[in-house]
Amino acid sequence: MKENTADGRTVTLKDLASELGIHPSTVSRILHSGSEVARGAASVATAERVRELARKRGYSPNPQAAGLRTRRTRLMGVIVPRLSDLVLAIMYEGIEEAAAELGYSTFVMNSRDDPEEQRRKAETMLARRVDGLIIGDAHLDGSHLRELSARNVPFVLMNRRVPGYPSATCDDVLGGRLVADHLWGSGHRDVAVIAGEPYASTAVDRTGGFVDRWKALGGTISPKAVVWSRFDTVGGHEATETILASGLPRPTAIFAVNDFAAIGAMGTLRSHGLTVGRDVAVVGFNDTSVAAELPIPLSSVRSPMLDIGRTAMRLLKRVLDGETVEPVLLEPTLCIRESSAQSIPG
Amino acid sequence: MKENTADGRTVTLKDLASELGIHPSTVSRILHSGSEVARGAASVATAERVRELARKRGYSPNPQAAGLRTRRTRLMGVIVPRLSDLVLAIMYEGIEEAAAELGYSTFVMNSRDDPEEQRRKAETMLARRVDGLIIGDAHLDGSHLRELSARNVPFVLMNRRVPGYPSATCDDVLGGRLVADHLWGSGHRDVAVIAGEPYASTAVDRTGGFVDRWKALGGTISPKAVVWSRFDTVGGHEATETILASGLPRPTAIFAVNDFAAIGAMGTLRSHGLTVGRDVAVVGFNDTSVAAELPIPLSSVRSPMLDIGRTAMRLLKRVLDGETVEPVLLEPTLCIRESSAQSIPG
DNA sequence: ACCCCCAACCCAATCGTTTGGGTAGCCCGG
DNA sequence: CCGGGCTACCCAAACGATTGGGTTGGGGGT
Repeated sequence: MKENTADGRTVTLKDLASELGIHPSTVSRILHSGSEVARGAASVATAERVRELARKRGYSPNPQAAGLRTRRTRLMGVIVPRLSDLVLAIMYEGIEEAAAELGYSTFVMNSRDDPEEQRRKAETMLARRVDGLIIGDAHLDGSHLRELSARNVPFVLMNRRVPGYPSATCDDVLGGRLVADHLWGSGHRDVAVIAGEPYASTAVDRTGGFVDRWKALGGTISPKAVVWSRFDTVGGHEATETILASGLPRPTAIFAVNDFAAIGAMGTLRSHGLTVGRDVAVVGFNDTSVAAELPIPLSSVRSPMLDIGRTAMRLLKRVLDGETVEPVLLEPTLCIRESSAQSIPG
Repeated sequence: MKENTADGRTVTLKDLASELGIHPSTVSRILHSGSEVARGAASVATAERVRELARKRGYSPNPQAAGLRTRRTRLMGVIVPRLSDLVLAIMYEGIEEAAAELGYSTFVMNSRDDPEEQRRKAETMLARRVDGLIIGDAHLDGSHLRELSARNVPFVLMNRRVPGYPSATCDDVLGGRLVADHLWGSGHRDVAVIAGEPYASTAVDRTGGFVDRWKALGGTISPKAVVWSRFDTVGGHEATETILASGLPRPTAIFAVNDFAAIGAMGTLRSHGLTVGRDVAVVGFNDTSVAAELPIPLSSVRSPMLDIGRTAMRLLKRVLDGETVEPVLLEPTLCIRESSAQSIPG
């Protein structure tokens, strides 16, 4: 409840102070300092009178003024490829939750995964004097990150990691492994991977985890069966067409590193007259809410998206507090559904 | 590029001024005023020297300081039920785009459609001294909006409208009508509606537009065939079960006011052994990107989500400029796909 | 020669908080 | 009785930008 004084302005510390006949600095210490300082600043009785009046007048501190003085804004900037990507939207919900707990507010901006835009958006946020950045669209080459480091901008990565920088991500390598175990255990021997964008660690790690485990299990997989693609349904479409046209024996299972690519794949398979789950198994990644709701429910690696967001925010807070923080990997689990439930008769 | 002075602080107006031997106020007028004022403040030569040095030093104005003085932050608050709702995420992209053009930055917060949270989030944003609010989660009863009006908080509604307040929405009544025309024209006579949440204008208008047109066309529709529900897949599920268990003759078509509810409906129909598009037509709303990609592509009313976001932002700007603005309705179009393409033989 | 005006600046207060330093009075111990 | 140490405050200078008013010095008009 932001209230106004008689003349329509919002209530300030000075208003409270003069009404009580004490100095603004005393009011400030009472209202905005840790209990130790506040204790030393005024008597218990005065403190109570101040708090009471602040409540009554609906005092709300002016963050511009405080920020100007302290050079901190309690604002965090969040940059994501696009919020209309469900995965990032959910991570952002986690960020918002953790930010609220820590007394921060957050800005989000979409970079559409374009390096130019990434820079531009980061600059806009820094111009707004955010205390730190959560970067959800890091590219593996990391040139932008090097610049930010060099300028001492506090940041953490989210969702995608880049070696050498603090990050909160899903253990994507493990996720890929889980899928390899599952498909191998179900008797599949000819598989293909819709691998995603090669600049994203999510794509590289999931694919790498899968392929390495597959080989460790004794399987083989042709390089031509690993198709890099966009993360959306159209990318899944195109990649699946490529796979089917590759000249390799038709795979009995496809692992897509992203649910939307998986959905695209399912569409293409269907239009080729193949039944998902019977002719070809499909496994996605992230277990977004549609996965379970598809006419043929999609197997998917469930990644703890909310938790990744929360963790990213908390990590950033620790970075701001001057700690050196290590990358955090959160554990995924595999949800097996109709799209990959059948075993291949051995 | 925010640069630093030798001692590590960021560059200020005063730094520029003293380096050039002129007064900070002159620098301010040159860099941040309209050309008329700037013209009067300094010679063309000086102005050029100032701009040049600002560029060289990487001067970036401190928004806290400016905001403190001017009592404007060039920040807008955006409140949505949840950003993980694709529809709102896309509208937000529109907002962000328009905001950037107008020189504003935006905060988003999720209210989960909970009145308590709505108030809390609005207060948080006002405490941050946003210049205005874009409210994407308005409830038809509008008690919160009345409070905000009473406190002279500038705001506009987005996606959902409430009579008496400025808003940018899809013409949902028209959207409902389009579906009625389409289904009637395809020969359907027994229809049901998955109507959404009764507190949201989107639900009420789409349902109302459909039902009114249906009756105008000579059709009948039992009140029991209009089922209010949540907006997500689970809501669609449940509503469809209700419809099938209602005792009415099984509908040959179902209109869901939201794509996700429609997807839920498709799942339920399928598990009842019915084929969508042949036994039962289904039409959704919003034409989210999955609609076209489903195994049975979903007919849907395409609403101009990006444009709604952009429009909301521009409307809010006009409100801030003191104009009185009228609600804006943006026109939807119907995309007919396999889920409702077959006509009923007459 | 006088006045006025304009171009090109300068001045200083102000926005609301924070924070490193006072200081006045009181109590208590030696 | 004096000094020291509390307690409970006050003071004033920042932070960086904005803005309504000056103030010069020179040129132009008459």
